[in-house]
Amino acid sequence: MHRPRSILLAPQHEHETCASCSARGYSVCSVMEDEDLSRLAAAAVARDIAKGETFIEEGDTATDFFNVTQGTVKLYKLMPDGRQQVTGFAGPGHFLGLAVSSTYAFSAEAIEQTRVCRFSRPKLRELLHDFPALEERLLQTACNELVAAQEQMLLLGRKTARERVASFLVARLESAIPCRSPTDTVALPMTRSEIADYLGLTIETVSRTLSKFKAEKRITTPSNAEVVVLDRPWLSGIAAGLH
Amino acid sequence: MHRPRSILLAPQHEHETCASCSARGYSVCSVMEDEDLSRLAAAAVARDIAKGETFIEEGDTATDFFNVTQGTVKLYKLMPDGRQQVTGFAGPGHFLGLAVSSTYAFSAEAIEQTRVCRFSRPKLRELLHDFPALEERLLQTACNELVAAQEQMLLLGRKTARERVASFLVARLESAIPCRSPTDTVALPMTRSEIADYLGLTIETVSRTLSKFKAEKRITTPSNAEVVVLDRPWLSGIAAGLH
DNA sequence: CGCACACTTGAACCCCCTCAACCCAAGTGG
DNA sequence: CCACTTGGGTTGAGGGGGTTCAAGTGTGCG
Repeated sequence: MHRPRSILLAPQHEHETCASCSARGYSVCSVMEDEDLSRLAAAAVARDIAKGETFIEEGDTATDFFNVTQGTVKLYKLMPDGRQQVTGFAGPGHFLGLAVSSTYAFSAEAIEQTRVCRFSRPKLRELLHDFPALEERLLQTACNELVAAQEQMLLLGRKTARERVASFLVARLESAIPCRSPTDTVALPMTRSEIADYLGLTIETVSRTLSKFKAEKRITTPSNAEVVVLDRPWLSGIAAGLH
Repeated sequence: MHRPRSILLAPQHEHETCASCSARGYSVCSVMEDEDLSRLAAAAVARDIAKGETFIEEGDTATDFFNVTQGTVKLYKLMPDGRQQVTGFAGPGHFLGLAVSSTYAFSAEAIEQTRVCRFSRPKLRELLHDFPALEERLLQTACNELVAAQEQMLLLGRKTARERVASFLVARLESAIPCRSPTDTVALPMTRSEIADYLGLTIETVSRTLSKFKAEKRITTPSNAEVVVLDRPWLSGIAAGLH
């Protein structure tokens, strides 16, 4: 009954039950009773997405909703001349497509090998109707994202480069799924360019700021994709604007 | 049965029925059937708020939800050193307090004489349970705000001062409640300082940019609180980033 | 009339961006 | 095995858009 865990490269047609989904627990699905999970599973279609692939394009008609179960996705908006604003990174459990409008308001690209659950709009509407708890949970999710968006507006509108990078690191520490013990290691699956586009800065400024923190012995960088926070309270202070 | 329309200075205890509410129609209340409005009215408490009064304080325990029926409210976040980011302006029909958390994530201040409907959290929860349509509408609202927030992130993270001010004017044109015919006049109930805090700029930059637009004959300013857009397509172009 | 407050305008400065060179690790292919 | 390429990251020098500081201009209201 149990299939191997190495499903990163599993073919798309392979069916994975919702009950054994690794993202269940910290996703909207958590409100569903076990006996109703089959309904959920029937409505969902698993899909693997290769690193670099854009599976939601801003402006396209919104036909589906997605739930990330593995990997990381960047959500972004583009300007005609190529300027890019990353509005968020979505990891396992994150629900995508929370727009009522008929077209997507943002694009989504997998920044590493990713697996998502796809729901068609009519199917999801049906589910929401049958399971009010699911709708309630979705409202909660939307509210939480709204709060995060407001925090990001403060960052983009009023914080210095130092404060932005510090905020980013601290937020990543806090949002890390507590696998086991609380850690001080931040995983950075995204490139410097994507971090910059998220923080409203340039690659160079992000790099320089991280170097500065490193020189000040507040962090270390074992690899480009990892940062170890040595002085978390100090970083939090910087993030909040207390020089 | 009909009371005079000049309720701006009406005492707080005066009861106004939901059926005659001027904000009904473009608020969440619009999904309620007429016969259920009494339930809504029973749960709501009208309250007048003076210009300059802060009636939601970030960090306070979130006891109530609000629905603006008249006037304008600015929503904002503060940093310890006084830096301020306005996350939005809420006019009639706008629902406030869409956070599930136990504390408010932002502050709210009336920037002109304002009237709101107040709902206690338990009362609203009760209503949401009894009227699924209300919950659905609230989810829609939250999604719309999320889309707006993403647009604002693009503005704050990637747009120039010119583009920000242009975006602001265009957005205000589009969001204007279509009283009668489409107009090219933008009402600005907020100060330059509040506009600046909304756009992530300073008072001076906002003022200079508006002066520039005026010198270029794209707008006129009959008063400090009014802007007439002379060349809307051009402004839209600037807002989108097409120099 | 005159104070207060919001707004405008000018000049100097600075933080971050731009441009450019360089580093480094991971392929790739002869 | 090594030369070459490619993509991401770092570091330096210079410039510019927006801020800061400061003074001046309305304008509503007692």
